[in-house]
Amino acid sequence: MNMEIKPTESELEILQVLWKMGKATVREVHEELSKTKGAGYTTTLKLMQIMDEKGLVERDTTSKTHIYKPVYTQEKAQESALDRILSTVFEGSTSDLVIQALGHHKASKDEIEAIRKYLEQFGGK
Amino acid sequence: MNMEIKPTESELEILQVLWKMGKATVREVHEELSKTKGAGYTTTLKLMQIMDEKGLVERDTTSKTHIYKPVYTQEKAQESALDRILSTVFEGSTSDLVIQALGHHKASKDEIEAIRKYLEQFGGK
DNA sequence: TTTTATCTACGAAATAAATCGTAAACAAAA
DNA sequence: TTTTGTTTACGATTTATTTCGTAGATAAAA
Repeated sequence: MNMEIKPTESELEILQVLWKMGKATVREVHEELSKTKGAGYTTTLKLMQIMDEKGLVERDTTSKTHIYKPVYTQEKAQESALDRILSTVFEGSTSDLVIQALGHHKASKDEIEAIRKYLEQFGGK
Repeated sequence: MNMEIKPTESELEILQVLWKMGKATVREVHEELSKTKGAGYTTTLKLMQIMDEKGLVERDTTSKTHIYKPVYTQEKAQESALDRILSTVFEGSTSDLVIQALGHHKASKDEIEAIRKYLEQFGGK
């Protein structure tokens, strides 16, 4: 069975930073979030502590300043997110989702090519 | 600018019913939800009233039993949902999203064909 | 060593979401 | 007409999420 990953809005913002950096301290994450958001340092701290309890991140507590890293890969989170919207708004139709994605969010020529290439592996001409 | 549609979990469940039925009473929606969920009637009622306030649904109150219908189409909600996960977990890459979708949620032969067909309109060989 | 800065822990407040109970209006049935 | 059932309105409670203040520990600087 496929573990369900369901970070909240704020948790996702933190995960985005962690995925990008690989691992980071609360300070580093908070610094990054500050660029686009106005929450205080202890807010970020608390959220990351909760994320640890929930098992969304792990932390190395050997030194005073803890080092956090994501437990789930971005890919896993992508899969979960796709699963969710597939069942909530796309009635399970992957092709609807794909076509909708291509239609509204114009992919670049390169992206289209990448997808075309990808499709070849499924055979057919 | 693109109106942001962000129904909560429960609101989405209700919208799913309304999209399917076109329009419906609280009773009808609740009946449908009961098949998979254990919330009481007044809970559904309250939620739908809130959705009306938020502008997610409209209702005809001419007769005692109100008739609700969705304000946004399922397509709009799909677009919104895609936008959201695109920016939160896919770093804006439509092709990543598409490939991930095709990879994990195996589309049927027909679906693949539909997508391939769709891609043709973008030219290329 | 004393001060200053930085960190974690933790409780509590503020906000949002979901749930339900009760009352009042109304309509249909008896 | 009286009773019964269904509906809306609305307040209250519960639970989840986000936010922050304060205290205590530790490290770095003076």
